[in-house]
Formats: sequence, C-alpha cells, structure tokens
Amino acid sequence: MNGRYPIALHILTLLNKTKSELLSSDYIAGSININPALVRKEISNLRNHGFIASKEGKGGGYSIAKPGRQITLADIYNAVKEPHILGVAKNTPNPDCPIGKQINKNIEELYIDLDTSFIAKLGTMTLEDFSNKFV
Amino acid sequence: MNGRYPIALHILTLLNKTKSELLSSDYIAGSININPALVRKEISNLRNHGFIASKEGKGGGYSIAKPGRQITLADIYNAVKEPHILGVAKNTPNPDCPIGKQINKNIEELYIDLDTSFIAKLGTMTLEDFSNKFV
DNA sequence: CAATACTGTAATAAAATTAGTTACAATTTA
DNA sequence: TAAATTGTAACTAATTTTATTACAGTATTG
Repeated sequence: MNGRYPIALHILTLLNKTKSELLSSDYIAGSININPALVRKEISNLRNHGFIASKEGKGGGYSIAKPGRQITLADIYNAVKEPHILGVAKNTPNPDCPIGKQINKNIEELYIDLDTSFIAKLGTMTLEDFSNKFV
Repeated sequence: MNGRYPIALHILTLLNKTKSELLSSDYIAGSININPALVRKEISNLRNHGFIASKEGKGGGYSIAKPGRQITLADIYNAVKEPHILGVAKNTPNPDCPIGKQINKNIEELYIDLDTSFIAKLGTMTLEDFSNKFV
C-alpha cells in the first residue's frame, strides 16, 4: 500500500479540527510537508466521496463536509484503497498446473473475506474518534 | 503491499500438496510463472521461518517442513509482511503544527490496533484449510 | 572422480509505481 | 482589474519491485 491513507487521514483530521475557517491547500501541504498539488489531488478524490467541501477563488479553501462522527475510518479506507489487501502478484500462473490453475480464484476469495473483516473493524472507528486523540 | 504474500502462498500450497517428493525452484517457478531465482529468494525467507525444508545438490529441492495445519495464514503474513498495514507516507509532518506534531504517533497506534485484529483473523485459517480449497 | 543438477546468494538491470513539480485555465473576492 | 485560490493535466524524478545473470557450493550418479 502506498502513502495515500495516512495523507488522507492527516487532511481530514486537520479539517475536522478546523470548523470555523477554510484551509488552503498551501496550509495543509505545510502541515503534512508535501506538495500543494498533491494535496489538491487527494482532496479531489475525498471531495468526490463527500467528505470535503471546497470553495474556489480568492479566500477559498477546504472544509469538512459532514460531522466527523459520520465518517468512519472504513469510509476513508474505501475512498483510497488499493484493489487487494495483501498485495497482488503480477505473474500469470501456469494454467497447466493444477495449483496454478486455481490459485487466483482462491486468493480472490480469501481477500474478499479478509477485506470484509478489516472493514468491519475500521467501521467501528470514526474520524471524530481519531481526531480526539489529539490534545 | 507488493506481491510477496500471494507468491509465498502459492509456493507453500504447492509444497503442502506435494508430500512425497521434492520440488525444484524451476518447477515451482514454472507453476507461478516467475523467475526461479525469485522463488529461491522467497523460499530462503520462508525457510528461515521454519515452513520449508531444502536439500542442496543434484536431486535436491524443497518440501514443507511441518504439517499445513500447524501453519496459519497469520504466520505467513508475519513472514512476509510490510511494516505498515495501511501504507506509510514518506513525508515528515510539520512539527510546528499541532496536528502534524502528533499525527505519526496516532497513526502508529491505529496501525498496531488494526494489525492485531487482522492477524487474529488470519490466525483462524491454516495453510491446510487453504490447500483444501483446491480440487 | 568427473559430470550433472541442484541450491544459495549477490550483483545488476529493467520495469512499474509512486511522489513531486510545473504550469495554467477557471473562479471568486475586493 | 489584480490577486489569491482551486482544479487538473502533463511531465519528471525517485523509489520500489521484479527480473535476469552469474557463479560458488553441494549432493548424486555413473
């Protein structure tokens, strides 16, 4: 997995903690210490999922679109997640081997099972819970 | 996550299904459809974890080192796992920002919690269970 | 004992992915 | 109209992953 989840969590925590004003991509980038364009790119995705509201133009910026209690860490995971929880091999297994022939289907099933249980766990925690860890 | 987990699972399933003879890295590589040297490299790791026995020299190869029932999918995960279940951002958050200052500690805590529950789930399934999915 | 067929491991190269940068049109405010 | 900001795309750089090559070491077999 790449670094998108922690970045998304950082952005959302900042916005959830800042209800009275808009934050610019520059400000957010300064807190995370990455490029503002990357922040805007990830926010673009999070906005499409309804977590963030944005305002263009001078004095514009970002704010949280709904209460942190209504955003679970599972929602965020679903918004940034990679296709497979335990990684994908890029090979094409040998169809003439009895194991090779069936492995992809069986791995697929396993992953669905794992992902379901992982999401159930993440679903018990909200952005508000996470935000409250900050003093 | 990279493709090591599915590769490891493929290797171990092959060996668990093949108790009477040794399999060579060439044969295993043929089933997975990757380079034999990569197979040997991953096996080197799995051997260090006690899952695989190897025999050098002509007629050598690999075999499972203990019954599939005694190897859980969590054991395999621990053998190949990446440091962080939800990915790591490579940035260094701004220490002058109250959120940036604390985010790494809080993400760390979250990950430990998630990893623990993920491993508990994986621990309920064994290599034997997985192997039995193959007809 | 020499030829063969393997493992074990390292070094290197190629490919793929991820992150960073730059640029600029569009939008809003003042 | 000037300034500040988002939205987005194109491109570049860095990193990570996978593949390849090579070869020393070790058993086996005729």
